[in-house]
Amino acid sequence: MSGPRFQPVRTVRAYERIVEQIEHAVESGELRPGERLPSERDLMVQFSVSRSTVREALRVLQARGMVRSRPGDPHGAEVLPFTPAALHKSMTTLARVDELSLAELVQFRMVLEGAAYLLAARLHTPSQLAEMDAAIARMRAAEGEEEFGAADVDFHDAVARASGNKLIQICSDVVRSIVVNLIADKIRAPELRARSIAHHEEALAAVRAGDGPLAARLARQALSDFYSPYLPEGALGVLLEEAAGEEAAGGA
Amino acid sequence: MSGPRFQPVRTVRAYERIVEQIEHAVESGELRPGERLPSERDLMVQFSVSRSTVREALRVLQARGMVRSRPGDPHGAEVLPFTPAALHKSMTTLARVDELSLAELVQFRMVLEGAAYLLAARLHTPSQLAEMDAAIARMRAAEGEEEFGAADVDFHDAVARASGNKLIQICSDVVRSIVVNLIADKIRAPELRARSIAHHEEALAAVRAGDGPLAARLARQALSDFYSPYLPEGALGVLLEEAAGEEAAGGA
DNA sequence: GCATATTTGTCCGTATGTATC
DNA sequence: CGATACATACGGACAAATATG
Repeated sequence: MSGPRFQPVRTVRAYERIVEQIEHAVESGELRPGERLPSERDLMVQFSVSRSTVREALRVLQARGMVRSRPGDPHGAEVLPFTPAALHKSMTTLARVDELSLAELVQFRMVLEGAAYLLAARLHTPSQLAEMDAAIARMRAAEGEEEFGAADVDFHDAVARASGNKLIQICSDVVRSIVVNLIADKIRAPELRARSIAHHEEALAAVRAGDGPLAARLARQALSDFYSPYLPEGALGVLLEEAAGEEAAGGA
Repeated sequence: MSGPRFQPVRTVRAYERIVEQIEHAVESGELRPGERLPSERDLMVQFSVSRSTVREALRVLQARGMVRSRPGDPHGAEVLPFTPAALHKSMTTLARVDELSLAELVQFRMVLEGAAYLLAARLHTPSQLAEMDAAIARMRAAEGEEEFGAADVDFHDAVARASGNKLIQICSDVVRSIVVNLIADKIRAPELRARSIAHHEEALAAVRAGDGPLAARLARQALSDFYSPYLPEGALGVLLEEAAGEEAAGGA
């Protein structure tokens, strides 16, 4: 029947093998963030390739956010700590190619923030609660739109961190910034601030009381209220109703 | 007080400007997937840079999965349709650097699949239900581990597509493959198949009945049952309990 | 503060294997 | 099959930028 399944022989480029080796060194912890790579000339000797090939490999690694090289730096390229920049980049292009509608992004935010609140209500530490308090205070005291937005971001980041799940935290941050960038001009109306602050206080109270489901419901509702003017009719309704449905099912 | 806030002047590399221009052309739809870029020699004329610079730019674009170039291709580099490959790559490195624990990944799967089921129960089409039926049938008829796994993936992908949210679909796929790769050896025990099939049938019945909350609960429970042997005690409990808490709160 | 050496960024020319017509 | 054009890879070169003594 099926004989020995051979692997297709892909002709692997020289620069790719360099990328693989350096990438592996970083992922295995052999190269730690902050450490330096050898200079390009050293690398071309170690890999026995030309400098062009070394440079193409470095450009790929740089595009992935793993290293950074500056002209004239005698220490060689620097190994960077992981940042979700690459994740952010690929999600942004995914959204830009118009593969993603604003409704889908907001819906995803509702899912992520709901989960974050659910977890944060149970796992939060006192210092994280203090951070949320401080963020709300800064929202209240904010003068410019920028200041208000920054405090808002800090609040949500504190909640995401309190969830104890770095993936939720990173994805929430990425999706939020994408959504905000997409409709940055239209929103941030000062007349919405009071309502926004009130919402954050309610949600925080629910977190403090350990009522994750309530906090999640408030978050979904707030997102729906805020973004529905910019979305087609009923784009978010399903998630709201179904979340409510979860409760009804439990009551039965 | 605060004078005019100037932008820090970053010396932008030549290859970066090329990347920006081509990237913009793709994102704006000026260059569509399947179309070809000019040859490297044409590009070095159009941008008035050297060949090396053009190549470094192409390597970056290739790393982002936007183009593909083959030696000898007279048509030039091909513009690729968007694939979540870049997303997959960055999430994988995020997990590999051990920034992410297996518990966090599984937890994230619980969140995503729960949301997918919630939406799919309301938005599914008849053809998508048929796909899920077919996938379960193939799971039942599967002989090898590989076949079973492929059918399993197809089922979950059908659910994710039925959610109508491409971001949920893509992220679910990415996180699932990462988790599976992390513990590929240990699992897939044949004795678990019957139970797995039974679970899928239950979840599909819930979807067909339009009971999203039930389907979501089943999915979370199945993930917890399946992965808890490989996780520290109580790593997933919070999410299960809190999801149950959503119901209790609704009953009150 | 300054001069120097090193490194990166960029350019040019060339050779080689390959895909298409 | 042959001719052509292409990508891959090599090596040498110069200017700008940077760190070091």
